[in-house]
Amino acid sequence: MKQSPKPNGYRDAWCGELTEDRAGTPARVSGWVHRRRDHGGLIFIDLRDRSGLVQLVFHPDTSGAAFAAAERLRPEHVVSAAGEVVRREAGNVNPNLPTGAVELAVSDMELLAESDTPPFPIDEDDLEVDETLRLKYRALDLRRAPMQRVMELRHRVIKVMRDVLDERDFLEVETPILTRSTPEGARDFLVPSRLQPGSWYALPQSPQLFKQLLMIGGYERYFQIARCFRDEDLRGFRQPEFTQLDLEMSFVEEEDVIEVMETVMAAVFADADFAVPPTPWPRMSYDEAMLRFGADKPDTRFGLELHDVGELLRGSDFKVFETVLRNGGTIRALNAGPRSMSRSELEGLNEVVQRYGAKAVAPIVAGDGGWTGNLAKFFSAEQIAAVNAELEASDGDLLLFVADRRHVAPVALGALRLELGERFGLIADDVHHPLWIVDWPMFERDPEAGRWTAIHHPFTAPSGSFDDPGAQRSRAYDLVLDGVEVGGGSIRIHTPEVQQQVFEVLGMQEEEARERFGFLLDALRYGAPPHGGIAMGIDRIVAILAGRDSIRDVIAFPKTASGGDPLTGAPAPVDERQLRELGVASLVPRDQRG
RNA sequence: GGGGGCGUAGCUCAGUUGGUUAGAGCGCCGGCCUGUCACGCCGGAGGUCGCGGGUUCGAGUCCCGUCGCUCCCGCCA
Repeated sequence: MKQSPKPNGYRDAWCGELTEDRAGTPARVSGWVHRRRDHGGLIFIDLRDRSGLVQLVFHPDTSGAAFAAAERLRPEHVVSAAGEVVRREAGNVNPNLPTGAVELAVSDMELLAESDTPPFPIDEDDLEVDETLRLKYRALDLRRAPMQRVMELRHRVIKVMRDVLDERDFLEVETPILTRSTPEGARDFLVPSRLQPGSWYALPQSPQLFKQLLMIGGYERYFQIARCFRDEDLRGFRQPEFTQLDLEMSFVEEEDVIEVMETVMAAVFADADFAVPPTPWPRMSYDEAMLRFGADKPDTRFGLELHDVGELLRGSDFKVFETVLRNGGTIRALNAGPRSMSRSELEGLNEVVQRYGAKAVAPIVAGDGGWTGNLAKFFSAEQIAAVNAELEASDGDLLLFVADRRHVAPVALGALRLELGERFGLIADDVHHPLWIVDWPMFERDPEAGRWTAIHHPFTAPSGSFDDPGAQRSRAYDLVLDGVEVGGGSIRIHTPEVQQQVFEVLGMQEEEARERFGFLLDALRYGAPPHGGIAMGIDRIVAILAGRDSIRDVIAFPKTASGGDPLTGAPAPVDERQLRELGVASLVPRDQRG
């Protein structure tokens, strides 16, 4: 706490600020009963507020009526207590408590509210309680110290972001929550319009188009702590509504945006005592990330890097590899080091790559004289030597191969690499790696629809010529932290001609583009500055800083994996009357309509 | 949409090849206790084994279905 509370009838001090220098002074504190230790003739109460704990002591002779009242105190009752802050005798000091050198000798106490027995303990920090129960009683869960520490951290992160950007002349501007559906990327959340029956608002997936309009509006530097909404399936690091630090700058290139964001994030990390290398942070092209790590968000905190050994192994007697190569596939390999694995462990590796559509992992043990394992006999001495050299294999190293289609093998082995890195304990938890991924492809082919889709989004500026969409690069950049995508942005298209070209590649007719994005194309015709920006996932950043593996732990009121909220019961059915007002057809199942 | 895991007391969990009255720790309630701080000691209450069906002489345990939670694939411009 930065300062003591303004004295009123409830308190004149925080629990946590009653330390030795307050000894001998009167104090009044308020809070929740954390624990009670009733010795019959002497009662101790640990009282808790957001600042921490302080021990209240009730003596039968000096506490008066408060002593009798204290006998009825139970965990989570709310009380206000006044008395003298007294220094504890030497043997009674609690070194584990910041306020452990003193206690409040209570002379007056008021019971402000009682509490039912809580459904789970509030005073145990490490106990893993069922998450649904925690969410159902979220107010109680938020009382627990670990949650309070996380929410304080989250506040600090956002505050540092605001301070740095304010210092750099960024202007915080709010953009609409009720906006227009632009069904390009994720599925939209839709809101029916009562005043215009049959028409719908959409909740924004991001403020993307609005911040571009702000640049055209001459605001130069914009940011927002923006809530974004995407109606897609949830994961540990994905919620249907989430919070981004969204920013945009005019008359800038990639370097400018990256430099600003490195300054912001370095300040965030420093504030949180989170050890990262000094800026500028390393950059890696998308192609290199896919080649070396089999991921567009590589975790570079450990090795086990991937190698393309397809050409080295071409022409072997191993039919599986040969078939893959002849069909235009590839073989990727990694050196797992001097480890031995049982047959069932190796089977387990298959399961990992099969999740990503690969057939299997081929294991080989490297040796000075050659390879051992079922597959060793299929390869020539030259091939063995070449692969050993490529993988820097020593005697006894376990080499793992995945041969498959070009879009499958790297990703599958990349996933296996993460699994092994974790299993082998190669990831130190005090080393952190921010990394920019740059030189992204502009488009990718949608295998089902057979058309091009934008990898970043269709407002990202392309670099180079437009001859071959498949080879087209974009001016996008992602920030990856410890293998998690924490942010992404790009230099945007700022001329209507280029924007129209991109829409064409995406198969959008001019008419359709006008219908959906006419307001942007119009604005681009009136002098749009070159501009670009980035958005950072605040929930993810806070989760990583707090060492949590779910962003539910850093959001005050999150949704479960099925998109529900056990606290409020949302989503929930609504009255037929409400639906009629909105001009929306009833979705109540017939058997429930009566 | 697909696959895996979990569901037993308020909480965290155990529960053997299907077998008699389903247990432990914590919490809760009552009693005792003047220096504890995870206070201690004594006693007590507390169970729709997620729900429904099936197999069986007998189901917490096996089978089917279903609900909830969770992780992964798809999806997430």
